[in-house]
Amino acid sequence: MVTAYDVAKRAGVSMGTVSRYLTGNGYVGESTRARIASAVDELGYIPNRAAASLTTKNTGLLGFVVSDLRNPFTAEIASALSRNARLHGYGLVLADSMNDAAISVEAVESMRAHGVDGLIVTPPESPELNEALRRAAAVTPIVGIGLRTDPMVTDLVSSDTRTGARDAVTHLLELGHRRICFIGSNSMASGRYRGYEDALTQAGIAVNSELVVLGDLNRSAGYQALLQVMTLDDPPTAVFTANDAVALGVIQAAHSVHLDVPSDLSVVGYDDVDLAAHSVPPLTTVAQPMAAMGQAAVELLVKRLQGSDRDAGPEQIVLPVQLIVRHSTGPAMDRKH
Amino acid sequence: MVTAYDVAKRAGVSMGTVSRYLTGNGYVGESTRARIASAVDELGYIPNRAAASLTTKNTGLLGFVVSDLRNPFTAEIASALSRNARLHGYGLVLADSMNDAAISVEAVESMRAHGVDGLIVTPPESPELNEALRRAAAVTPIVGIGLRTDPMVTDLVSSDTRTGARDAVTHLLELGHRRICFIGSNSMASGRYRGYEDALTQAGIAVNSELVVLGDLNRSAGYQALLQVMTLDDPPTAVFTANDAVALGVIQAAHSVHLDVPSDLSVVGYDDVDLAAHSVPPLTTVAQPMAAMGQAAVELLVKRLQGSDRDAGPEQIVLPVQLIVRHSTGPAMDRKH
DNA sequence: CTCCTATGTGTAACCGATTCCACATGGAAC
DNA sequence: GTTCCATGTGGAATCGGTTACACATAGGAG
Repeated sequence: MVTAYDVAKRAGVSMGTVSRYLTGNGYVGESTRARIASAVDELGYIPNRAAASLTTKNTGLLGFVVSDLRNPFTAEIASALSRNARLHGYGLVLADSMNDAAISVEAVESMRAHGVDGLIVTPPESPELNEALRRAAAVTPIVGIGLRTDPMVTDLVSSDTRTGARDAVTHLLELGHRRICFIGSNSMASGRYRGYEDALTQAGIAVNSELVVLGDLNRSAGYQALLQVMTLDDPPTAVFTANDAVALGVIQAAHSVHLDVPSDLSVVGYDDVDLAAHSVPPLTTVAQPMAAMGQAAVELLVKRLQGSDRDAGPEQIVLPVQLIVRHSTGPAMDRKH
Repeated sequence: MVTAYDVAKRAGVSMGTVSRYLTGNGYVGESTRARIASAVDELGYIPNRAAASLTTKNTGLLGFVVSDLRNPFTAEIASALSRNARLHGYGLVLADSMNDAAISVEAVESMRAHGVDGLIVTPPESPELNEALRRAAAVTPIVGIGLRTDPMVTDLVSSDTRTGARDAVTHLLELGHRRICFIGSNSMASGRYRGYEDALTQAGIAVNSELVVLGDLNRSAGYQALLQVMTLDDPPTAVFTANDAVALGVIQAAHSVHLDVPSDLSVVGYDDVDLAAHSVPPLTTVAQPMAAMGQAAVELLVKRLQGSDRDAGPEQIVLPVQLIVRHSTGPAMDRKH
């Protein structure tokens, strides 16, 4: 293992000088600089950041606790984080919590032990995790991505879900749909539900609770939900779902009862997962700016770490989403015949 | 920042004792142990691993340089790595090279600086990267996943591609297909091509070079390739592709010329990406054991780090793959009418 | 009743860097 | 010709742990 001492000896200078050369703090003469430089690459010296962190108090690592890496959505964010961390000279420590609160807590603690300079989190919210984050926040800035974190820890990056949902439903309204079903998660407080409400209200349509189905957000939940609403006397002509998995389940269910999408039923998803573009028919959905979110998270963190505003108040960045119209939506058909 | 010294003071013992308590090396009396334990959690003490690494020479971090995290295949491996690293008490440092050799090299160097105890890599092979890995290998064990690395650095985890390909083609043969097309990457040395060859040879069929199309491995390449082979006098009745993207392109092309899959043409992919299960028709494909590969990689690394066989020769683990029969394959039709 | 070993604890050196302080030099300012 | 400041360098303390070593104490073997 080559150390700064070896470099110093070879260059015929003191360790102090080598360190000044490496960090760029303090003066180093021209010729000395050259001698150190050649010593460094003759020896293949790589500075030990752990040792450096002892005095500088920063490791050059950012931590990322992610809810589920197998979700393409989070994988894309992770990719963007890795890229942007690198661009700012940071490494990325990653932990996949697999939607388990206990693992998230363990991960946050582990990252603290490793001395990450900042933390980025997207995991499921839970009291224990919030507690762990609060403790961590005392020593390190934390950026949440897409969390609704009530006791907001530090900064927050999210996308404008509510507007995205509103746009999606407005798109359906513009196609002439009036009976529009919402299939979503349990929280009526979610941006997706609120956007649905907004659009209907704006169009002067009252929310019909028969057409709102809340539950899990997966394929089979979507499948079940659609079959259920189709038994109504006056079934919906369009469905807006809280995510693409649900939407795909809806389409599958529609086919199973011989409804054509989009001529009999229009469907809009949310997230624009990879699958969405390749489903049959290709899914109209709302895309979140994942790369931009990853970038914003890193930049927020770096600003706190290097900028003067270490103690500025919590910041929230809300990025715009984009409605992507494919072929799962079409004009409302007239059912009155 | 709470240090071991604070804990020692509070528990009324020396730092040496605290350290022995934390590491479990050496004797600590029963009552002392208890006093330290309560001091630790009253103060919320978290040991600084960077400091510890200075003397112990290990950081408890594993590095993972990945070719492209947005690829579900690698995301799944990353997830498995994170999980298994955690189970063994390690953290995971991740870098997405985005298939860029220069970034890979930078990542390897960065990880060395951060003192990772072991390295796992899946990135594109390149001379510069191999050189960087060789340098890193001097201080840290390296496990490659799915690489064909000629100058093999340390250990290797891969899946039995050749057998998987053979099984896939054998499946087609058993359905009665005789003219089977292979669409793959440029390397005829690839396991996928060799497995194709194996199966045909075993069935006593000579490889027909007209039916072998080499090129890029993406959707549009598959699309083009199929249109090309269908212009032959005696076109194939089945296609085996080197990955699912190509297979989906093939199916799309088949539809575009009004061929039904599987009744007119059988198609087998490779990788079992998420999309494969949901294409129309659902794709018969070969699944790699990604979670198992991640697990094997970590275990290989941990064995070298903690086991006695630090300097054992390079090890190769080849995991079995699985043919997943869905609905894109069916009996060969008789074209002789 | 010694002697030895197992158990338990404190002291201090050390890991690999950073940084403060002291000390040198040289030219510019007066 | 001093004084001063900018430039350049070495030495030593320091960060937060780990561990080798020295030193106790106690119980069991002889």
